[in-house]
Amino acid sequence: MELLLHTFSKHINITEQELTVVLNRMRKKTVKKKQYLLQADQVAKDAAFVVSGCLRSYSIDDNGFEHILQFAPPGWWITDMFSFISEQPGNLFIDAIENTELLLLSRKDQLALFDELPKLERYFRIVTEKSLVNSRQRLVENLSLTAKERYERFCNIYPTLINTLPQKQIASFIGVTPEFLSKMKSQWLKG
Amino acid sequence: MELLLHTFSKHINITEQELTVVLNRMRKKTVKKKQYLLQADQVAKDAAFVVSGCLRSYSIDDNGFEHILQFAPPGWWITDMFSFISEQPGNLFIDAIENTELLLLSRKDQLALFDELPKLERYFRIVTEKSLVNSRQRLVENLSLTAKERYERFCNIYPTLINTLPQKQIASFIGVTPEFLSKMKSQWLKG
DNA sequence: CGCGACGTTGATTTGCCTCAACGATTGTGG
DNA sequence: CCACAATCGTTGAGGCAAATCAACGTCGCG
Repeated sequence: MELLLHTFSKHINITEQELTVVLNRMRKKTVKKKQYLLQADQVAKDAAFVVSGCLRSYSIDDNGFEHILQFAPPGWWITDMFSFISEQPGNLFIDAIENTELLLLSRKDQLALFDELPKLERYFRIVTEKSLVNSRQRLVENLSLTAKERYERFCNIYPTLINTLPQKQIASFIGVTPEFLSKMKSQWLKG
Repeated sequence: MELLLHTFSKHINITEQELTVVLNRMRKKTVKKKQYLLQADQVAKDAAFVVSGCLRSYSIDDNGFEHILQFAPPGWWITDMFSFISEQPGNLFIDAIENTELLLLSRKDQLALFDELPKLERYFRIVTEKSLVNSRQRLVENLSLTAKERYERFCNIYPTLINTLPQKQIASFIGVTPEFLSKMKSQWLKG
C-alpha cells in the first residue's frame, strides 16, 4: 500500500519487506458514510489507518451533545486510545464522514509487531508524541482563545475540510453551538 | 534511585545494570519554590523526572492569564513536549510549587538510550500513550462539563493537592477565574 | 413530492468574567 | 519580634460571550 509506506517513511526508514510484514497483520475494511466503526461501551480492538475517505471520533455528553475530538483524513491513524491500550470499553464513537477505506491493526498484532520490528515501535512512539503535542495545544487554545479565534485557527489548520464538512461538525469541533457559529459567520461578512 | 526504578517497573522489567545505564545519562538538579525550570521562548532540552517536591507547566495567553496544563508530583515526568521533540523554542513555563529535586534527561541522551536500550523506548511509548489518553479526556471534559463539575472532578483526581495548592492555581487548572471558584465554593456550603 | 437534517435569524437567558473594594494570610527586612 | 508590603481569598455590582428556545427557509434524498 503506497500511502502506508509513505506515511511510515516520514518518521522511519522501512524496507518493502518490512512493510509486507506489517501489512500481513492488517485487515482491509470499508465503512460507508454515516456508519460506525466504533461505538461507546465497545472495546476498541483496532487502530485504523485511513486510506481514503474520512473518519471522525467524538464523545456524546449527558445532554446528548457531540464533542468531536479528531478528524482522520487519508494518511491518519484513529482509534479510541483509552480503550485500545486498556482493553476496556471506551466512551468514544467513530464514524465515517464519507465512504472510507481502512487498514485495521489490532492491539495484539501491534504489540507483536513491536517485538518483531522495533522500528515500528519507534514509529508509533513518534506519532503518539506528536498527537500529545497536538492535544495539549488544543487544550490551551480552548482555554485561552475566543470562539472567533478558534474558528480562524480551524480554517487555517483544515482549509480543505471547511467546504466539505457540515457546519454543525465544525461547531462541535471548536466547541460552540451551530447557531452561534452561524451568527459569527454572518457578522464576519459585515465587519 | 529508588523512585525511578519503581516508576520504570510499572511498565517494563528493568535490571539494576540497565537502570545504571540510564542514570549515567541523567543529571541531578534542584529547583527552589517559585523558580523556573523552563520559560517560554526557550528550547526544552530536557525532560524532568520529579524525585521530590512538585512542578507545574502552564502557558500564558495574550491577556496575561496562566493556563496550567499539568502538575508533576514525585514519580512524574514533565517537559514542554513540543519544544522537546522539535528542538524549537516553546511557549510553556515550568516552575516549582515547592522545593523540588529532579533528574534531567536531554532529548539527545534519550534518543541515544532508545538505541542502546529498546526497553526504554517501550517505556516512553507507553507513558506517552497514557498522557495522550489523559489529555484527550481533559479536552472532552472542558467541552462538556460545567465549571462546578470540573471542580468536583479535580477534587476526585487530586485529593492530595487540594489543601496544598493555592486556590488560584486550581482555578487556572479547571479553567475559571479565582473569583468565580471562590463563589462556587461558598454556594457549595449553602446547597 | 414530502420528509428530515441542516442553516439562519431573533428574543431571551445564563454562566462566567470584569472591576473594585476589603479582610486574611504570608513572608520579609529592619 | 514587629511593621509593612505583597499576595491571596472573599464578596458585590454590573457586563458580555455564548447558550437556549423557537420559528422559518432550504436543500438533498428516498
